[in-house]
Amino acid sequence: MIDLTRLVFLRAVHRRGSVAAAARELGYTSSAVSQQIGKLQREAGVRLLEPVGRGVVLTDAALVLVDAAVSVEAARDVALGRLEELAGGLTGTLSLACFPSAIRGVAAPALGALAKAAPGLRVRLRELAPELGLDAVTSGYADVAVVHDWVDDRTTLAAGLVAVHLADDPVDLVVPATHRLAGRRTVALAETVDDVWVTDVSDSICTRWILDMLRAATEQPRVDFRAEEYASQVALVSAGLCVAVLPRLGRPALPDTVRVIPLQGSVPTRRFIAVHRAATSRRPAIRRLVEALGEQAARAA
Amino acid sequence: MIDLTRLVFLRAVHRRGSVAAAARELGYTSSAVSQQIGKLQREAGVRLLEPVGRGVVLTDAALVLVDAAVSVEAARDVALGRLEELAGGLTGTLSLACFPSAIRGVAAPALGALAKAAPGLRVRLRELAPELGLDAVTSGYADVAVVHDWVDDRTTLAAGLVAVHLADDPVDLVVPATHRLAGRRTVALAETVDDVWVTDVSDSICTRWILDMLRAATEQPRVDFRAEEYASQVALVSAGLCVAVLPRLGRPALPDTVRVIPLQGSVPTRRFIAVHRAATSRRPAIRRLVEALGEQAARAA
DNA sequence: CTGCACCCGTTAGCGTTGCTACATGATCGA
DNA sequence: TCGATCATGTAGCAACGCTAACGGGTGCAG
Repeated sequence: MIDLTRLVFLRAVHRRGSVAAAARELGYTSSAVSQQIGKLQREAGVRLLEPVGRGVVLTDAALVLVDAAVSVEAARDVALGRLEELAGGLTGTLSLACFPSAIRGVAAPALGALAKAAPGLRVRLRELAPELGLDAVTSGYADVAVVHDWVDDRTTLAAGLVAVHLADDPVDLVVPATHRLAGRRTVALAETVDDVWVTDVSDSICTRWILDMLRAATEQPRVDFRAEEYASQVALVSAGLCVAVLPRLGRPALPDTVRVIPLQGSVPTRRFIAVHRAATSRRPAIRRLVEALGEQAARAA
Repeated sequence: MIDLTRLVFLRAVHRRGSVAAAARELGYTSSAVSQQIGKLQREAGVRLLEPVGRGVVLTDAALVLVDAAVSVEAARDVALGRLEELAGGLTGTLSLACFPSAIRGVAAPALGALAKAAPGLRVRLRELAPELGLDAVTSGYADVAVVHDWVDDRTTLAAGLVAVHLADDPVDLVVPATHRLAGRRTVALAETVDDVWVTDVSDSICTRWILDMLRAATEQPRVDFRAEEYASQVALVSAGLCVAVLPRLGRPALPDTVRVIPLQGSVPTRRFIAVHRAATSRRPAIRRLVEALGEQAARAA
C-alpha cells in the first residue's frame, strides 16, 4: 500500500524540479527527500525519478502520484474548512505570506484588528516576495499570500488558486522640497521629462512605464540613479538630486525635505491581491483573514 | 496539520461502531486505535469520539474527517489503477475474499488460469462468509469479494461498491441410490413432500423455501436433520435417511450411494457475485481478476 | 445490589521509522 | 581540469507507533 504522507515529497520535487530544491522548500535534507521517494518507489513498484544530467525528471507514474497528491491535499483542505465551520471558525492557525510594503500598509493593522475580533485565531506572518508568496500558497507552506501586480501586467494565477482584489495603489510623484514643482497640488508627469530620475533596479512595470514616458518625450532621459529600496530613493530625492515616484500604500513617514504630489491622468497602479487555494475558500478563518485584509486596504487606499 | 494515514483508524471505528471492534478489524490492539484517534483529536483540535454507555459515537467533526478519509482512499485507488494501466496491469498484488464453495467451484480454477495468463499478478485468497466479504471490500482489507445471494432475496450493496454477476447456481435434488425417485431424469419438488429432509441450520432463503413448500403441501413436514456443512448432509442422504437439495457449483465429488436429480420449474438459485470498490473499477488487475472469475463461473454453470 | 463481562483510556517499554551528518559517484560550467 | 552542484547511499540518534498491563466506567445476570 502507498503511504500517502510521502506524496508531499514527490509533489515538492515536481514543483521544484530537483530533489535538492524540494528539500530546501520543505526544510529537510536532500537525503531525507531521496529516501522518502525511494520508499515510495518500492511501495508503488515503479520508478518515479529518472536521472537526467545531474538532476531528475518525474516518470509518468510519478505524475500519476502527483495527481493523487493534489486530490489528497484538496480533501484535507476541504475537511479543515468544514471542521472550522463546525467550530465557529475562530480557532486554529493560519500562515500569511506578505511582501514588505504590504506588511506596513495592510497586514500589520489588519492583523491587529483581527487579533481583537477573533482572539482564538492565530496568524503567522512571513515576509516573502510576491512570486515566492504564490509558490508558498501553492505548496501549502502558506495559506494566504498578499501579492501585487501592475494593472497593465496582471500575473496569471496557477490552477487551484483564487485571487481577491484588495486595493489599487497608485504612485505619487516625490520631489525635493526645493523643487520648482514642490508647491503644486497636482502635476502631470509630462512636466518632469527633463528632471533627473531615480527608479528601482528591477525591470518592473512601473519602471518601464517611466522610461517609456521619458523616451517618448525626450531623447536623453536622465535616469541617473537606480535603487531598489524606497528609503534609498527617498534619500536621493531628499538630497535634491532627483525626483521619483512612490506607491502610496505602506509608504514610510517622509522627511519634510521632500514633497509628495499626486499625479494627473492614468498613472502606474499596483494592485494588492490576496491569494489562497480554491480548496480553502470555505474555511471561515481564511474568509475572515481575507476580509480583514480587504477592509484595511480599502481604508488605507 | 492532520496526518491522513490516521484516518483509516477513524473510518474503521465509524464502520464498526466501537474502538475494540475497529481494532479487531485492523488487526491492532484497541490501545493502538485509541492512541491514534487521540492524536488525531489533538491535531484537529476537536473531540472526535463521545463516550456513550460503554461504547463511543463519532462527533460531527469526526464524520467530516470520515468523509475526507473516503475521498483520500478513493484518490489512492484511482492512482493505483492508473499506475497499473501504465505498467500494463499485469503486476501487483490483489486480495480476494471468497465464500467456501466458491473457492472450490470458481476461485481455484480461475486463479489457476490467471496465474498462467498473468504470472506477474499475485492474488491472495482468504475464505470469508459473504457478509464479512462485503465488509472486507468496503474496508479495503480485500479488493474483490465473491459473495452470493438468492435471486428472491438480493442483498443491497453499500454505496461505493459495484457488483458483477458471475453465474446463477440452481440447486439439485439429492436422494439415496435406493430411493424410489433415484432413476428419474428430472423431478418436481412436489413429489418429495412426504420424504424426510435435511437442511442447513441457518435460516437461509433456500431453507425457508423448502420449508414453505413442504408446509404448503403437508401438515407434518419431516425435517428431521439439520446440518450446516454439505458433506454432512450428503452423508445423511448416503445413509438412506433423507433427501436434500444441493447447489450445483462447487459441489464436491459425490459417492455412488446417492443420485443427483435436476429439479423442474423454478428452483432456489444462488447468484454468484463479484464485488469491488467503484474506485478500483479502472484497475486492469481488478478487471482481469473479475473477468477470470466470470469465465470460470460460466464454464462451471 | 453485587459480581462479572465488556469496553475505553492511560502508562511503561520496546522495536521500527525517519531524520541528520557525512561520504561517494556523476555531471556541468568555467 | 578544478570546483560546484546534484542524487544517493551509510551510521547514528531521536521520535513515533505498537503491545502489554492496569484502572475507571457501564450494562447485565443472578
